[in-house]
Amino acid sequence: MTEAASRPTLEAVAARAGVSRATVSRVVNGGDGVREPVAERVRQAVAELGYVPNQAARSLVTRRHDAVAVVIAEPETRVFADPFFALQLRGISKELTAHDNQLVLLLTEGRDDHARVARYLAGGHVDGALVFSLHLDDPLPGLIHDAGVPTVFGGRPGWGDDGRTADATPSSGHDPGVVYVDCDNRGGARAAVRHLVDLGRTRVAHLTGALDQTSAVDRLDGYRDVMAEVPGASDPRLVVESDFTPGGGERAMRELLGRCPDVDAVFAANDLTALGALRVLRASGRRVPEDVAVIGFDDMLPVAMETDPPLTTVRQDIEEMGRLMARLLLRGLAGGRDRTAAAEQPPAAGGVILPTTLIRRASA
Amino acid sequence: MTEAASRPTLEAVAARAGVSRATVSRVVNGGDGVREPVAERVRQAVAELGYVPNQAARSLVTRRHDAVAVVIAEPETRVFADPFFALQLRGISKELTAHDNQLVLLLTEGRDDHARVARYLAGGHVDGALVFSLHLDDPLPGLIHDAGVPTVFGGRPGWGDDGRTADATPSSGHDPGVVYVDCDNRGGARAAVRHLVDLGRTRVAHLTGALDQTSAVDRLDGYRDVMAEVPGASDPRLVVESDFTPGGGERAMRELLGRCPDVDAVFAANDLTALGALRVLRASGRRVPEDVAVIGFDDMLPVAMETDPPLTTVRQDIEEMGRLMARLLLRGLAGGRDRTAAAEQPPAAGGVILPTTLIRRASA
DNA sequence: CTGAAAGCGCTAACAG
DNA sequence: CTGTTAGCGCTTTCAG
Repeated sequence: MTEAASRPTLEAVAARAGVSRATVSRVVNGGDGVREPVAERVRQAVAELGYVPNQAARSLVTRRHDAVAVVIAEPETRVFADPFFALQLRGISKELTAHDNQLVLLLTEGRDDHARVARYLAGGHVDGALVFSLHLDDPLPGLIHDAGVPTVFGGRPGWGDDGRTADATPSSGHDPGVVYVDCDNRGGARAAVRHLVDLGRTRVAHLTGALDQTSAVDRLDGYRDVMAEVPGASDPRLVVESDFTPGGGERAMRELLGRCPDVDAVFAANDLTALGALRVLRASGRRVPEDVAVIGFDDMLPVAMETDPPLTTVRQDIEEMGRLMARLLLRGLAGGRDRTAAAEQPPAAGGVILPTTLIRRASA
Repeated sequence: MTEAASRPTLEAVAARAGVSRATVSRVVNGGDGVREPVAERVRQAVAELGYVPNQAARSLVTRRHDAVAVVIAEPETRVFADPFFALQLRGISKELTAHDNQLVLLLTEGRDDHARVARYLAGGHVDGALVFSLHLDDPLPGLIHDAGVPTVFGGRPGWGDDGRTADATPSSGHDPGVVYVDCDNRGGARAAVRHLVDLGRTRVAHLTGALDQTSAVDRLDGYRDVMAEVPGASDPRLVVESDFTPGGGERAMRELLGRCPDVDAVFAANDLTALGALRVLRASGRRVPEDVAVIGFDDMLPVAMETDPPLTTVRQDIEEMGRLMARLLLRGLAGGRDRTAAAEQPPAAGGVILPTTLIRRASA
């Protein structure tokens, strides 16, 4: 019952099996080069004693931890307001678990926390980090880079975009070899807008996301790509800045209706924004999709399926993004194990863009 | 730049400051009993070398990790469908961070994972665990108990309720000294139903949550408490089993309307269920609250505020629950440090119930 | 194929 | 107050 007293050590197992510690260690770690009968005896002892290796001792010598940090930086309170991160976390967790790695969650609550996170990462507690860099001006990427921890970003990091830089610290030079996973925001947006155009809509508007996030910028770019192709379609008044929230969607839609009462299609930066827009549209007496067609982005089932009418939207596989991030990091880590002097180099370098699909429902 | 080569050790700092390792250790850990000038010199050296203590080495000797596991067991995919866990996590993270503890997230994906989690916990990687035990028949609580790790549960564990037991393994005897944090589900439900009764409603129905979770059972009990007090109010047909989801709410509401077309008030087990009910009610041509008053539970802002009409609901402070769980665990851990032979005893023993408040909006 | 020995970096008595 | 001395439990050469 309460044998929690003190867990058995390698020594104990060795004694019981009548072998040396080294042999037990070998068996426990894959058992290469140990004759079967001996190995069996060791396994026996391990089972009987309920031996579990002490990670601290192991890490001390191997300098590995089989642990990965997941950093979610979000000043705003609404971080988890949508299931987005939760889904990514699931994906990450699955992949990590499959490779016997632990997930250490680091939530940041504003600037002060950045130092803490940087210190933790620099402290070498984990083998690598998965970072969700949400805002263009976030200093975190720079700090993490300085910490020298192999990292994979979730979503294209914002710096280097247009001359913008996270900060001016000399040491935070952003190397080009950044690894990140993102979905094809621009392509998805293009598909959505093109669909709207193909529907014969001539006044296609866009309610943007928070433009300090690359996903919002990329979706806006995708919208512009298509609008530029259609003669006479572009009209700056058709673009209203919003913030990825339902409330923001309402405000933006109201604004849009004021500016362009003749709008006949709306591409919202995400489903939540579309939700808000839908409400305002309904309140204004417009029918969807007859009078105004609406398309969202993300395909968050609980939202998209439940709107009235059900939302046509651009689907991205969020859980898969998480899984992929973890896979890339782990792969890089495995590669780095062949300590090529400059060990711990980043995973693979480059971005991986996952495809998106247009899901047609009733709203467009 | 790339000084990631190999981090400086205590030894290095000691050499640089011209003192012994022990002294550096003292300064790094609070610096008691070190003369100021010396301490200053050490801090200097630490800063110059960018020294960060090696946790593995420290844990090896202190047998502490300053890390806590958060176990979220959820077979269903919809774990994160609602912001519930996310909020608790935030609360936990904040409290843990304030006490310099790390959060190791363990997500389980079905029965196979239980063994993994149990092994991890038993492996002594963390100082304690915060466990969300969602289902009455979950074997996890038993396994965790066996692992002998100080634990605080989120939500009242289901076993011991009514003779039900998690499993029959002899070693999984559920000690009564379980520590958990929950909100006053029963009291909150009572307040809601009483409010409905006070409004003059005579046919008050209840759409339950998933009854394999104690929160759902407790809310049902609260409903019954009040109904039993009102002569002639009880009617078994007024209770329809549902599952905490919008879809379930819809189904249940339809069922209810079929059974009791004269229903004039509905207490839904949570906001999501209420959301579904609202939709069916509207579709059936009933006005809310004129014809049927509706009350939810949770006060998930993104849901409750956005329904039509805005939802009257029972609020619980989810983030605070998380924070409290962490605080209780940490306190217990601190207490256990005075190794009273049977060290590592559970935190405080007993449940802490957080209050709920009825938030009146337009739906009732 | 197996054992002996040497630490990994740190803390914790115990001296001085 | 500060330094010395032992390990914590494990992996890993290096012999045998």
